[in-house]
Amino acid sequence: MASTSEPVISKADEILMVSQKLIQTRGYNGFSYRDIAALINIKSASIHYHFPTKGDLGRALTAQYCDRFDQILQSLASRETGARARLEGYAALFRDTLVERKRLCLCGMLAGEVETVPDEVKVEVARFFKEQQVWLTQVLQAGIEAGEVSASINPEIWATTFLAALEGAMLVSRGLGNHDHFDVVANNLLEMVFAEA
Amino acid sequence: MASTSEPVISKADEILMVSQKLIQTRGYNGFSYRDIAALINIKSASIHYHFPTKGDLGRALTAQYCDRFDQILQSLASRETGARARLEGYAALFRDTLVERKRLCLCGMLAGEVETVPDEVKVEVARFFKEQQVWLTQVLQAGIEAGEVSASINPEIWATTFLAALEGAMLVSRGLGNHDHFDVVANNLLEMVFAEA
DNA sequence: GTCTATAAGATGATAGAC
DNA sequence: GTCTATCATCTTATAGAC
Repeated sequence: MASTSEPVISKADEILMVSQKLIQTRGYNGFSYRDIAALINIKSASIHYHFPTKGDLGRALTAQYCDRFDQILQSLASRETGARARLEGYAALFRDTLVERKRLCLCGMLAGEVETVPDEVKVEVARFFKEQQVWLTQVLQAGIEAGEVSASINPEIWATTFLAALEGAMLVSRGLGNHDHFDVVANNLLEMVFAEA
Repeated sequence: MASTSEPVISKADEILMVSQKLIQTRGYNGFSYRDIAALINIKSASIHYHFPTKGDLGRALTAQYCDRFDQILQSLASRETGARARLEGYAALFRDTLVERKRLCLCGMLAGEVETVPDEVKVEVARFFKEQQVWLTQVLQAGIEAGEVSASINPEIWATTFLAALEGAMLVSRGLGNHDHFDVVANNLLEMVFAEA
């Protein structure tokens, strides 16, 4: 059985892929099953076979996003051993989403719309932010112990600040239509964290 | 003519008021003319008399929001002469919106949805962020000249950072359902700006 | 100014054929 | 699994009576 050529990507995955893009650019209330259908050569009714309700789709998508982000952070932390490289890599993830892919953070967008989103989705959004907080805190703590990060900063407080500033920088950059804004914030934060104490 | 009792607030203003609340909590795509109608004892069709299209309503609302915010900042700057009091007052504006009124910044929300929003609204959103940037830069610059803000900070860069961090802190706090998050970020930023150089 | 009535289209979702 | 057909409902918006 040489090449029975399975599709590289399943229809369900295709749906998830374009839904993610749609939410990151238009928001949870800014797209419909018909928008998805128009992008992947399927009828909107067929999407209900894979994801019966929009809530199901949202939950699956957000959970997948969290899991994948977690994997990326794990791999980033094992690839880079220094706090500077880790935090620069972290900021670059957000920068890539904003500048290269012209999107917001999925959970940043959903956080704004949190009151209109099914409960299952809310839970995943909160999980995302908690995981970012934990990862950043660990990186900063390790950086302090290695003498790389100034010992005067509180890792938890700066993890919180770093995350908030990057999420906000994406938002403001988008509102201004100017992506330089993001780099200014990211670079300034990195400078603060690595300032000699 | 003792008391011909004009209504304290016009119907158009009432519409603007509840629309602002709806956008700040649910987003531009998360509410309808019927939602407004249900909140102010009017029929949805009547709203079109005051604001023919949703775009008209959005534009009027965002413009009013920008203007009012500008007035508040002007009054804050004339009431408080010190950079510390001014920036604390500024952060308190965002805190009040998030914690007391359970809302996001109107333009923060609209920035997320920017691709689904009429062009007239986009323009106002960009204006809002530019005005924040200008005000914060001036406050920081004056603070440096008064020797109150550490001379080592760049006013423009920190204005950008301050704004992004507060907007992001509102977003993340909301996603986490935990408002302490916001205070951590706001206090940390203030500490950085006023650290002895 | 506000109402009722209604249009024209979008939305999430289901039933049943293939 | 995907289709066509259809649904009930919601959406923005207009026309015309009061």
